[in-house]
Amino acid sequence: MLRDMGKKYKDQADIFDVANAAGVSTSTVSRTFNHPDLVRPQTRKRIAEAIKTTGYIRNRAAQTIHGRRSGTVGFIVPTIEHTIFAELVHAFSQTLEAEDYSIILSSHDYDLRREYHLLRKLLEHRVDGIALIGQMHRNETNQLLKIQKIPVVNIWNYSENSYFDCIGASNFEAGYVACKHLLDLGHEKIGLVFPDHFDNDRAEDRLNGAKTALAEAHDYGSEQFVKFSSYSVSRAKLDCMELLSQGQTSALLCGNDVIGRGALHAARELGITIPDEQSIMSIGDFKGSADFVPSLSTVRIPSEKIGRLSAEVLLKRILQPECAVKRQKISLELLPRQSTCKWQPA
Amino acid sequence: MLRDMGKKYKDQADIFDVANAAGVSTSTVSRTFNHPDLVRPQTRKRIAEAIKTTGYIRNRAAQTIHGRRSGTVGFIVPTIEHTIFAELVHAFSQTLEAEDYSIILSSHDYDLRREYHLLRKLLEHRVDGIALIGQMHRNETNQLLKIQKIPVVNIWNYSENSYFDCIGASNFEAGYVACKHLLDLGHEKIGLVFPDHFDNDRAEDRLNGAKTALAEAHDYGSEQFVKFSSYSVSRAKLDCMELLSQGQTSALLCGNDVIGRGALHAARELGITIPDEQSIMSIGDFKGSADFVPSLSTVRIPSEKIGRLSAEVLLKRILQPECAVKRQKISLELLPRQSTCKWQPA
DNA sequence: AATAGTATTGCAAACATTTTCATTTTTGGG
DNA sequence: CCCAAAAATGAAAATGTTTGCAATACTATT
Repeated sequence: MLRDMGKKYKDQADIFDVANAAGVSTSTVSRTFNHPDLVRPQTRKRIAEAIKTTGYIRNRAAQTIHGRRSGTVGFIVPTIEHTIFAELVHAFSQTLEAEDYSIILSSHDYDLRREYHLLRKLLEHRVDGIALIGQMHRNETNQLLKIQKIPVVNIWNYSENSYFDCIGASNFEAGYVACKHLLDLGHEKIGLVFPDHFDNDRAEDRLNGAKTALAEAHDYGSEQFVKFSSYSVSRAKLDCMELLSQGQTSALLCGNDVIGRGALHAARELGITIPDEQSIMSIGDFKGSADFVPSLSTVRIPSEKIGRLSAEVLLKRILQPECAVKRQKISLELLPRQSTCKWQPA
Repeated sequence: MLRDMGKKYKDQADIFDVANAAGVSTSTVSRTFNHPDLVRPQTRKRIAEAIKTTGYIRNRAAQTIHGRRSGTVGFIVPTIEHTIFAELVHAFSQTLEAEDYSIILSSHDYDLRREYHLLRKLLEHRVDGIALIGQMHRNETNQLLKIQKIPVVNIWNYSENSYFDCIGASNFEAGYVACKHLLDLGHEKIGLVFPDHFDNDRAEDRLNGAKTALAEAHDYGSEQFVKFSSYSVSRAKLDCMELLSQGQTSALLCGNDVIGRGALHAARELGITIPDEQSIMSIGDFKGSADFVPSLSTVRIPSEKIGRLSAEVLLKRILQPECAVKRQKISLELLPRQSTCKWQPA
């Protein structure tokens, strides 16, 4: 069937143009894309040429509207500015791009109200799946996700009774292990430097883990040494300098590697020798932390692995929405490096 | 008009459901979204309620198909894993998200063939605009962009005769200025450590700038001190250690701050005092470089500004495709910090 | 109260695809 | 060379919106 020619100048070739050029119907063109085995190889070739000459590019929107998958996945992270999620996002994207998905990435800057709005926008685009960081979300966010029955994966923070699929480590454990490491080395006065964000269950869990380890070791609370800092090396450095120069601690436990790096800089700035005068322990193991001199002791949270696995799980759920909830607890690795050592009181 | 009820169970409310619930036609519902002033406030309120009770979420795909904008913008970067583009992407996204756009982010890992394929996928999604890093792209990529007549902004590398809008700094100049700084300090034997990627005009320009400065200063070429490294602190550290331990140089010029940091680590590892024994100069000024001790001397390329401006320019072009090509050369800032100093031969 | 004008709403076509079902073409065995 | 079965193709309906145009409902004059 020839297409109605009474229309205005068209800039974008559509499936009709291809069909005309190849001398077939639109059905056949569509089929070459979606069920190539149902089309004679000869015809397929003619169509392929027609596609070339017309410069046709499929319209995902039209497919989506018909009920097909959109081929997009939404990923909402707290931030892309700092190193924290870079490796994770990278691994996640690579895995999904290999399957021809596109990622709509948005960040809410640790504001869970914005997270809700970003989610709504993603749903408007009819993404095939959603990836979120952490287990802590607003009620309306969770409501919306449940009602929509859209594939969701909760990344980063493991929880054994999560409603959605969930791939992550135990941040409580991470905090515990990191702190235990310092305690095992004989440190007693440990300064805790943690991010000050409220909408952040990861940091909270880590801090609780650390406090638990402390409580197990000593009777007295160690609240007096907790300092809140932020996701910026500069701020962290300043905050650590303040804490270090008070001289009350023999070790610093940092909520993440950004803060850990700030602490290393701070010590250097103050002329404090690491680890002899002060140990510095961190959580995360971002790329590059091992290269500092002294290298940063930390608890490794394998973000690439988490990113890859999350993508795979999300993919599976997209293809098979009804299967049982998948949860995977990714194990941590204590990495004692040069920035920590036994505490020997002078 | 009531909708045909003979249909299967629907999971997603559509505009018909809203229209039914509010007792109006779909046109009116659509209009409350797109031209609210054409709808009686009273009706608008009824519709708003209907939207709530039905849990309706607009379908962007259907809008897109009709000819409306998709509300998405494609951003193709070489990498998101390393710090290089994090600040840029962040600023770009924030600016566009504020205007209710969603960003489809993809990375090609310095493989321009992949860039082409990613671009095609973005076009399938009918993004309203495209942002690309650098001026160097495959022919087919440029062809496709021109034919599609889609708004494009070229980010990062300024070029005075770019075909598309273009916001960036001169990387040649950056290399020149950085190298000149070392020369002005009296350094003669300068080791150049640059990324080894081929598909990367930014790095190439920087290296050429540096070489030009060298050529102006001395007759002899300084090729013998060029070392190629990569976008990873670890690799860069090792490469710099190799170069430094040869002891032929009095200063290192690093192609970017990632390498610069690697160099600082390398020197520390080898017990080489910075800047007394060796100066280290870099290009980029990523967040955190100023916090190192000694702080990293570098040439600032204001990535946040570039990201914001690019987004704004792209936005303008989306709204007004026919306006003249916009180009803006972002100026650099030489930031001499602690890692460089005058060279005094022993 | 009638009228003109304006504000509001509805109808139906259009957008670019996919898919079901029907029809046509091809194939292979007698 | 014919016929049944299988393979390939096409026609048309369906997807969820937006919008031009037509119809209807108000409002403010006289």
